[in-house]
Amino acid sequence: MASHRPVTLRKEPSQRRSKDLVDIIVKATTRVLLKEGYEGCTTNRVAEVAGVSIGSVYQYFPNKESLVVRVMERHQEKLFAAMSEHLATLQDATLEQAAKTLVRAMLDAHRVEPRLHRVLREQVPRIGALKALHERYSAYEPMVTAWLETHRDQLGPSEPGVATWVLIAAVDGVLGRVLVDRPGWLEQEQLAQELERLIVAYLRGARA
Amino acid sequence: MASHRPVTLRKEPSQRRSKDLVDIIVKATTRVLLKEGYEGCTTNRVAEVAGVSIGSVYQYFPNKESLVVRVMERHQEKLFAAMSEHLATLQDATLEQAAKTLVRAMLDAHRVEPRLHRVLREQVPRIGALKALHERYSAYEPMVTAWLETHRDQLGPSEPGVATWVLIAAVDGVLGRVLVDRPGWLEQEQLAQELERLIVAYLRGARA
DNA sequence: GCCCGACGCGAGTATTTGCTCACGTTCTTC
DNA sequence: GAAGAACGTGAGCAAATACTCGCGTCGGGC
Repeated sequence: MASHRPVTLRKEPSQRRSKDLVDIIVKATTRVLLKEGYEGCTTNRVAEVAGVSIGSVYQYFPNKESLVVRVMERHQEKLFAAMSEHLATLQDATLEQAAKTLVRAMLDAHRVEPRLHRVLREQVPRIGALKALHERYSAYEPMVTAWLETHRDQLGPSEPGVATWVLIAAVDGVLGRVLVDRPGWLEQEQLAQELERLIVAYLRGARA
Repeated sequence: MASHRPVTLRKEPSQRRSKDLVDIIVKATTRVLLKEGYEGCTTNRVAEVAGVSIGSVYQYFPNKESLVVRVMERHQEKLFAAMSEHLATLQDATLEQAAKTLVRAMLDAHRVEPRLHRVLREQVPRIGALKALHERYSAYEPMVTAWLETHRDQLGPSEPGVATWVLIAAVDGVLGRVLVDRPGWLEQEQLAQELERLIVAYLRGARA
């Protein structure tokens, strides 16, 4: 969804050996984040887990934050890939289909690497370079708003912009809680149905 | 909602002077959390902001975690107080009234100290003694489930247990995002209405 | 095969952290 | 008003942290 410009790197690895090294370091960072959380994700520990020298880490990564940025970028690329497939079919969908599509998209995104997703969203602080990354999580919002705008006639009283926002925040909130409290539900069909009903009901609108 | 048994304290302050001291320290912790976030909330900094010696902090608090526990306990007491007023009237309510009540309750809770609420929920790690505190945030769930169970006939196909869970997670998710991205909306009537519609529509049920 | 830049190393540094402890001050009790 | 308990202090410690730098190794172009 965005081109690969690794502003995170201090120096571009040119030889094969060093490209592998960078990859190993990023994967080690992921593993440490998973096992020790963000607090326990220290640069020395990452080097240790990666089986490389701390000096090698700083050869390519300017600071600790850039390690996590890299992990988030990679994860988000996978998320967007998983979601794009679904969302491509959104525009011509009926309300029921659209709800189904959106739910499948968001569910699939949360299924890519649930535990990593949880750590990244829960623990990684929204400061500095990481803040912008966090905001990119809902980069697909405009696609939903676009759909709502072209199907305005079928909808209740909410404005498309607000409705998109509420909808995504609600579904995302549920999925976030599922990730934390009921990880098993991610694979349950019932959850998907419940969310679809939530969306359809809300969008069709009800007097309140 | 729970009695005051300060297991967090290393020693109970008996004189007036020391009771005040403990209070000053807790308030300073709150201020530091607000201004510097959880990462910046160091024990030395708390002591400095409180205008007391670091030794005095450790006279009563066994460790850093216990400081934050105290802040969370105090905040949650305020939350529960704010919510209880509303939720007391829940049992005999109609669907529309119940939705309104629930939304008002959760909105009021988020309005108590929005910035602190955000820091506590976003940044405070769910580990050790803090984990249990995090889980207490939705201690009011059973009241909602109870209402759903006695009004089952008016509801759609969802089971009360699941519906409660989805509902609260959804509303809470929206409010969480509001806190982060649109803090101004907390005071907007439109947000409340949107949430009420979300609840009513979902509970009444829709074919999907 | 030789050379020079790219690569990889890890002991070491400066800083920060949570926390202790020996000592001085204030309160309470009789 | 004396004595002992409760209180308050802050220099300083051990451990951890992010990060550097000088030095040895590799690898590809000539």
